Amino acid sequence: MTTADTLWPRAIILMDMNAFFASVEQLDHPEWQGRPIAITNGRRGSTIITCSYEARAWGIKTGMRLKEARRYCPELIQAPSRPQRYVKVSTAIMQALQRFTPDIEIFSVDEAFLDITRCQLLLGSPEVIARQVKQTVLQTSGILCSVGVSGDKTTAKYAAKLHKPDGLTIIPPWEAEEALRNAPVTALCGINKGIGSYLQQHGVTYCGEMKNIPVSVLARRFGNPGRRIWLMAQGKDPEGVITEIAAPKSMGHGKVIPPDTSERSVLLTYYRHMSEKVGYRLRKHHFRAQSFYIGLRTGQQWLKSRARVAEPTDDGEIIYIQCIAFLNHHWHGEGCFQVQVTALDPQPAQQQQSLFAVDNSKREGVNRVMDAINERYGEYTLTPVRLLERSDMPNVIAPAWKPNGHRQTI
DNA sequence: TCTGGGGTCCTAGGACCC
DNA sequence: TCTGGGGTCCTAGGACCC
Repeated sequence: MTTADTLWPRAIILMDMNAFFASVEQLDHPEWQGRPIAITNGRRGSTIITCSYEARAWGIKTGMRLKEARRYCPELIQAPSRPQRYVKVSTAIMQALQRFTPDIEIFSVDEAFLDITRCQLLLGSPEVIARQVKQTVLQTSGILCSVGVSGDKTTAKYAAKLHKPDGLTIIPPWEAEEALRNAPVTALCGINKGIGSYLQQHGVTYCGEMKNIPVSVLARRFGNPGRRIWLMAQGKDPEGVITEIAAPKSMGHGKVIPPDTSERSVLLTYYRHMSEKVGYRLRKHHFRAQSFYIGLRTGQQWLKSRARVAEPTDDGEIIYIQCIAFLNHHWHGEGCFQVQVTALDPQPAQQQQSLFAVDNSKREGVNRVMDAINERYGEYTLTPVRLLERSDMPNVIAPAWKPNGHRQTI
């Protein structure tokens, strides 16, 4: 059998953009092409979010400190992230891919699964389609991608990683089990250190060894995901491409703050900032929440609580008041390292919320105007006084972002 | 190791209701 | 053969993804 003249029972493509953020920066700054660049969270970010292939050649990796990276590669270029720009490029790519099939799962800002099972007669073999996908991405964005093709999601994703950048790796479904046989189980998407070490204790290091243990063992320990993992290792991942965009379960923002911060006013400023960001995102997507998670990391552990407000809100001010109460009750002056504010179980906003709608309407109006002005002129054009002195705070970056979905985080 | 910031799913255990 | 209260909500914690 050849890949060219055989209809696959199921055909799935995984498209993965190469060093996506760094590639966009190199595209927009031609003088950076072929050079080692590192993306950081704003000009002052000290941790590398991602970096170009040229930088990786020097041993630079995601998560490394900029300072350390410069020791490996003194001419490393720092590029502050521009999330809106990445979103724009990503959206264009994802839209272009819809031309192949509506059965597309946007897995992250730079990855998508395409179920092309039903396209084979119309568009050609999986290989032909995969080449067109690569071509389309390049024409749409000017950026290269790697593509993996197989009969299931996990093998397709594994395949895409084999040849980077600009790779095209095809593993026909009937060859998947053999292709995975000598791959460590932790090379599969969904198996990390936790499950990996459990498997190792049971004598399973490579995918080919998975059959040595009964699926019931994994089912008992990990439930349904356990059953899936057992099949995944044999090139038989049953999960389909998920096309529906699920409603969000939470919307949150957090920030690592200067180490050992113990000044109340500084903590309040960060909480105000996070509260405003959460409120803004709720409003933007027409959600409200009644429960909020508020967290504060002190050394190793988190102080945390759940705050429930009288009725669903999308107002940063109300969220912030919960943060103040949280600090009063749970914080006793310890040095802090990180703050977190998350709206839980956001619900679609109704027209009239309650008897207090009249009171709320004034704040709603203020928020509406503030949002409009900030969208037009920039994030901190209008802002609570407490945030004025921090108007250099970078916008957060969020690779989990999904175009057209609720997981838009900026 | 932590570092940056955004999420999801699953399980276990307790409270509470019928 | 023996066992058996079931269902729902909430929270905490673990594991995973980009």
